[in-house]
Amino acid sequence: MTKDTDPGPPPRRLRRTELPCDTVDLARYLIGMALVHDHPDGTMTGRIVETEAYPVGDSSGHAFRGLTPRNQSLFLERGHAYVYFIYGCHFCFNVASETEGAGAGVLLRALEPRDGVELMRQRRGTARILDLARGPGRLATAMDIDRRFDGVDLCGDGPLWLGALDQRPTSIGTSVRIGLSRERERVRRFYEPGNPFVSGPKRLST
DNA sequence: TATGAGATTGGCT
DNA sequence: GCCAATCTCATAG
Repeated sequence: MTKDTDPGPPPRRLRRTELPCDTVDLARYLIGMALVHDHPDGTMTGRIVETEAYPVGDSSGHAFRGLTPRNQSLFLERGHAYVYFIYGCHFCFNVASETEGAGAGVLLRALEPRDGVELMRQRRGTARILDLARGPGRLATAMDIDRRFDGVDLCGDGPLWLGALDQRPTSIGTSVRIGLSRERERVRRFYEPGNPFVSGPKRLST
């Protein structure tokens, strides 16, 4: 049994009214916040260090062409989960970000593991803490998130929730989003500069 | 109805 | 660096 990193003070559940109503604002706001999974095997907590915004009208967003069975959770009120399956093998976790019916979200791309690190290790099958939740597919695997959680309220009293931590980022880096062909020039990726748990480029622009 | 690309990752050359 | 994994849905025919 390897000792977990010190998780610090426990996070406080975020209320929906605390979440910014704008998608880009929410993507920035979530940097430094916590994602918590009260799992039957034990609680897992990660500090959010990288996000991407997919606002209304963005042609690279899954909601752009209207509501489908797959993307309907993006049209829920801000603070609900949207989980989708990609490339036939990975899940990606998003937070719906606007008013009901709008269709927009924030993709969580990387976490700094804080609590339940051993559980994440077992689930991911790797010893490297740096690789546990660096990248959207890895994040979902580490936190045991799949379509079970599509549409759940992250601001309710369920097992998966968003929390506030004491440690706020001193600055927030920005860049273009990763892996897109449409709207590739948009600067809608946000991260904590210098944090080793961030995936991909860490200083394209700030 | 068929086909290809996609907000990715891990394993192999 | 390349490629397979194989779900969802937009686009083409």
